[in-house]
Amino acid sequence: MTARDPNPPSRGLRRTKDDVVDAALSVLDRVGLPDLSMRRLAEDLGVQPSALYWHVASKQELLAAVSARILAPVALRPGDPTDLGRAAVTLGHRLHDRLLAHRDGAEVVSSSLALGLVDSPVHDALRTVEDSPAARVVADAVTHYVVGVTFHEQQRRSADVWGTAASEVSLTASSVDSTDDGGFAAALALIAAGIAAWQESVGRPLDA
Amino acid sequence: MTARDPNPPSRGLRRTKDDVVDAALSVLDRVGLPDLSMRRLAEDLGVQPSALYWHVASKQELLAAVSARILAPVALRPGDPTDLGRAAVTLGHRLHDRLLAHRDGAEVVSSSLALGLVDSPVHDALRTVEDSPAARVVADAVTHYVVGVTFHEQQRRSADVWGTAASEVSLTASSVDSTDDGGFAAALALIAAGIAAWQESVGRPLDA
DNA sequence: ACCTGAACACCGTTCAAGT
DNA sequence: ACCTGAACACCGTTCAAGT
Repeated sequence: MTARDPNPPSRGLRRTKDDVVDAALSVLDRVGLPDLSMRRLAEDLGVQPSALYWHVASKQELLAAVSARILAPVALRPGDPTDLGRAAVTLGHRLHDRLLAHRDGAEVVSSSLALGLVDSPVHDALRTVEDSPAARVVADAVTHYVVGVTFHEQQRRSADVWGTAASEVSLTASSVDSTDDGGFAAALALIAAGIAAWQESVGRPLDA
Repeated sequence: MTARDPNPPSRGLRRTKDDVVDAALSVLDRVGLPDLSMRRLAEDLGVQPSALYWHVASKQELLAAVSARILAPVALRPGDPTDLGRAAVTLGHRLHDRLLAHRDGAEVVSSSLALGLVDSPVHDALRTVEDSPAARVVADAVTHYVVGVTFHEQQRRSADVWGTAASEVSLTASSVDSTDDGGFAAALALIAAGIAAWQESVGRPLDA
């Protein structure tokens, strides 16, 4: 059901909640978060603004659904590393790519995450490799670092990069920005190094 | 009407930009970010909304000035650790404290930081202990982790306040969630451990 | 089940004009 | 230099009523 018809949902027909989320993501990519209003979205769907509130309880709930859609592909797949450190780094890069795949993606996800309306996919995925307090700490560190730095990154380049083509480029995103990413990869490596050092001294608190 | 703060800007007198920032911080603490509007702030200052735009170019610029005020005490002081790892942890805790010192502090700072309208005080302070690419990476990791986790923390806190408002138990809030901070200190320790491990292998990339 | 029409209670910002 | 008055172009959300 993720493979949706990218074409207009037929002017005169009824919409599903999924259609509304689709449209919201598409409006987001075209006009950005500051211009994504319920009224603009309704116009795009050929519907009155009030109609949206049949499908969704509030704008924030809608943005949470959009966030969930953005984050869905961030998971561990067969063949991925199975140790905590390298799994965390893999997920960090995957999260980064996904946030960059949509205009203002990091900002949308940041607030949904803070409001607790969506869960960190890094958290969920790392739990399957190791269900421990340490894994939760690592998941938090990776999630908040990646979301924070991507938010900052995305504001800086909001004007020029997002001129026209938007929603089709999820695959090229990682190669595009890998030129600028020395600091990003380094920070994930830093966290991975922390995990290794920590695991060598299990039980002893590293904070003095 | 409104009980005025320590320094009453005197009903009939002119205001300075500093007065406006003071008032904004005070309104923020009283009503929270969602209800901090230019109109609400103007009312508090006994002035028309349009008057604010003589002191400030936009609401975002004002929030950046508020952020700078919140972050001002986050710095290294005499007697603080002078090695990168322990200085970073010290600054992380100090940043955490400052964000928690004002209602919705993390959210205000998060967006000012992302918009590039204010600089991370961790970045500035760590530069004085070691001006290197590694120090910049560490500053970013600490800043984004602390801001992200505190944002999340602060939302949960206000949700809890709403939840327990009916039972009128107000004093327990701060003691309840200060017990929950093991993960926070642990994550800073993780980053510190990463720094130590990294420094033992300078030049060798830790990311594989 | 899904949507319209109309309203309510707001926003940030601009700008000529006042003092 | 600092502020008023009035407007402009918007918001999110609710709700009775229609189909």
